[in-house]
Amino acid sequence: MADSTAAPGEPSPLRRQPRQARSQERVRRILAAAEELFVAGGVGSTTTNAIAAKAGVPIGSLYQFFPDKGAILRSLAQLYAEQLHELLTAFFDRGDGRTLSLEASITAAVALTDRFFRDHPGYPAIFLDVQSATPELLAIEEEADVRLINDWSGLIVEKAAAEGSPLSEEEGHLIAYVLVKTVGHLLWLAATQEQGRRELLVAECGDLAIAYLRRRLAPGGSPA
Amino acid sequence: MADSTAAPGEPSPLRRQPRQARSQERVRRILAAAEELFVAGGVGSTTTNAIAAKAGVPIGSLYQFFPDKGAILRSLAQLYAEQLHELLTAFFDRGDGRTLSLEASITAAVALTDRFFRDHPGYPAIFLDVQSATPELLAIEEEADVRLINDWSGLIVEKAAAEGSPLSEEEGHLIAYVLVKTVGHLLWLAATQEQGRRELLVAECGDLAIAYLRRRLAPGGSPA
Amino acid sequence: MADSTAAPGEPSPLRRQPRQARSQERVRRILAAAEELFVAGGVGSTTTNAIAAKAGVPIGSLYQFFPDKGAILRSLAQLYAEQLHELLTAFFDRGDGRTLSLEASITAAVALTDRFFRDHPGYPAIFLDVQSATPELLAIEEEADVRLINDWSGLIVEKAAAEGSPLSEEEGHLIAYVLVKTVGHLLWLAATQEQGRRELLVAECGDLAIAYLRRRLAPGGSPA
Amino acid sequence: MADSTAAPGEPSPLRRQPRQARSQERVRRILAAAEELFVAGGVGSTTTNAIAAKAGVPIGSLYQFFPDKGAILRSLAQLYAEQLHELLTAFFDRGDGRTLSLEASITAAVALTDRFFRDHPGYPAIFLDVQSATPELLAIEEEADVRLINDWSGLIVEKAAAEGSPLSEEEGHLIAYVLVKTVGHLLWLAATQEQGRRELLVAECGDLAIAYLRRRLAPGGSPA
DNA sequence: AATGAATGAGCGTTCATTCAT
DNA sequence: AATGAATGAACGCTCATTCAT
Repeated sequence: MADSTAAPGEPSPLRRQPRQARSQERVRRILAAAEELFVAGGVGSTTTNAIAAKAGVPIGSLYQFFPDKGAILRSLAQLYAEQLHELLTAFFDRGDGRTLSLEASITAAVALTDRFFRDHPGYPAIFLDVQSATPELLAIEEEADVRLINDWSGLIVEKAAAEGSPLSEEEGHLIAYVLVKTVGHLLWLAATQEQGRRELLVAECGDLAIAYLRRRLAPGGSPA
Repeated sequence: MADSTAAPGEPSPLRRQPRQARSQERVRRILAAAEELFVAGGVGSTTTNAIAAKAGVPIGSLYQFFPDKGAILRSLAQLYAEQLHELLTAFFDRGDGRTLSLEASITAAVALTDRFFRDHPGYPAIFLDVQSATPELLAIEEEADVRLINDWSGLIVEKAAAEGSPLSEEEGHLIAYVLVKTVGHLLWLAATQEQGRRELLVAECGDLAIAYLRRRLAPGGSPA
Repeated sequence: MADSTAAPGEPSPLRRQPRQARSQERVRRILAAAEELFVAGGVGSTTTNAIAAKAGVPIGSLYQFFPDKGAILRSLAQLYAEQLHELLTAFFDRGDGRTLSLEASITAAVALTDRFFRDHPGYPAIFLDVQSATPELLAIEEEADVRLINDWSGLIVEKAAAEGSPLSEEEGHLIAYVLVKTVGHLLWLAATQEQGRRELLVAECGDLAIAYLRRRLAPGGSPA
Repeated sequence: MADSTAAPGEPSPLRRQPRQARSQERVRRILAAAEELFVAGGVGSTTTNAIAAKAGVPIGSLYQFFPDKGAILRSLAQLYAEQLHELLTAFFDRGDGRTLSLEASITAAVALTDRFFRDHPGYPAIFLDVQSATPELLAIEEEADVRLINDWSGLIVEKAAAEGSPLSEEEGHLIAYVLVKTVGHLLWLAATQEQGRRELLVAECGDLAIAYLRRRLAPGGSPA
């Protein structure tokens, strides 16, 4: 549904849309190199020359695709956001996803996100980094969150309705916001811990999400 | 109990203990300036000269108190950790704190933390920053967390026992870990939003914590 | 035999071998500027920015060739050492050099060294400088001395044998050590004086060397 | 004959003549500390604060005696020059010194100088340091040398006359210049080597001086 | 279009020297 | 006179970005 770098119509941080196969391959390699270096040493201490060198791409060429260092960050951010959105959408919209109980849905979504963090360690390295939080990056993060929250919100409202405890869209959004942020943070923390501890935290994370949701769906659970 | 820069006996990151009033004032101003700049632009892009300039202190004087840039960060970190710990300890140990219900206690602790974040926006800017995570800073963060988790853990275990649903110390710690991290992150997010939204999120945060705790205290709530 | 910057196979202190004509020219200019400033103001008080400015090269370019300030010093040192060695070797090994008397050989070697010092005032400024004696520079100096001493030692032992007063290799080395150091120092001093005085000192230097050698070659001249 | 810091009538680098016992003691300690640090780390990398700290004297007090860092160097230089001069004068003028043979005199003077270098490692560290060679220091060195050369020159001319090979004063000065510089440099080199090697070099140094002198005193030994 | 050598503003930090106390 | 905290110009060096080839 989305292309690999940005949704159509969105302003791309890329200077030039790589049309040729070699250029696309170069952009891919630059982003891969950047991710690795950002994760290893932080965004601040990763130099553009190091990224180019690791990608096997001349520094001059890097600047043909990316106007500045921040553009690489933003490109990665958009890519990640798109991918996680894809992953969750694919699950939520899948035929069997729709028939699962609320509990099972939440657990599955948590597991999916956990897996995504495992495969894309750059995601939290970028989004949870206060240092590199330029307004532009924050906008991308915001946008990514909006999509994620919409994904979760849709799921929640649907399940709630199915259970006879209908939620307003507003309430659904608030709850989804809290869950997306909470689950995201907890799973990121879990991702850096040893396997046993990690699994424990993933389970707790599911529990937390379910407990919160159940409380909010219960009669009189609304705070207002 | 703690003085304004470090608990007695702890290794201070300061080069020289400011004994005179003017020096103490300078250290305070340096830390305040650093906090502001760290919050505004991240740790990585804040220069020592900018900190000194904002503090109205010559750069040479800054280096009389702090051996290097990292020391300023570490000093802030220790200061914050100490203060939040103090705040919670004071509440948890207070006579009336012990008689509150679990729900009221959690709500109060959340409100206290929220207030702290409002007053000290540098706290999350430092502790939630992936970039500037030197081993030394991580150790301070770890230590701060341990204290915080102990604070919460003590509260939880006590309240659980009082309600006839005793928790093992291990379980108490795990729950406290999840709560400290979750509540911390959510309140930090809330802190940057407009007042109405913020209050909404603080309320949700309390709900989340209570729901999770209640679920874990319920018979059969243990995941093991 | 040696190229203008380093003998092949030796570890070069250069960061990047300048392959293009312009780059080689830049390195040359940097070294020339450094030599001039080292001679004028000492190594310690010569700044890298001053070297770059005098060489008409941006500071960044200087650091493309030399990893740090010391590398400039080491590069000069190796260059000088190589050049002086070449000069003496060329003389000692030349057909007519082998047929000269001991007196004539010494006189010629002294004259050669005197000329070298005139052309390269940086040589003594670097090698006779106690301050900038890093272990690495001392190693280069040591190596340069070893070559020089070998050069002289070979000459001395050969001439001594030809005259029927054979010297052990050990004795040859000791004598060469004394001569290399003495002649080097005296000629360096001479190099900074006015022409008439200078010629006087060069002559005395030859006398000194010859007198010492003759005494050591005489029967019963050995101190042991 | 000379006082401990400067000959009367000479401009002293000291800001204030220390009249009180405590002040004199302080100056002594500053110079001793400076010597130690200069020898250990070079003049350039020794800080005035370090000197004051090592001397146990407040930095402000140091600047009451010495107008700047160079003044400490100059003070040490004058002190050394004076002391070495004293040492040699005492020997040359002593009754028994006058009856020694030329060979024995030279050998004794070399031994005396060697001992002085051993006891005052700062002497060569300062005088043979190209780095710190300010015009002012060079003047002091020049002056010290003039005295030393006069000392040697007197000895040489006297012994030569006693042996029936009179030297002009000019010749005496030239020879003394060569000897002072040569012997000084060689003994300084010797001073940093292990004991056996050092004794060997001291002996060679004596040989060198005697050989040179004998050659110059021999009939037809004059280069003119 | 592609390259990578070239650029220089700006970084963290030092230390000779001063001057309020 | 004595002190040592205060000062800020200047250091060595980096790296995002450009532009001649």
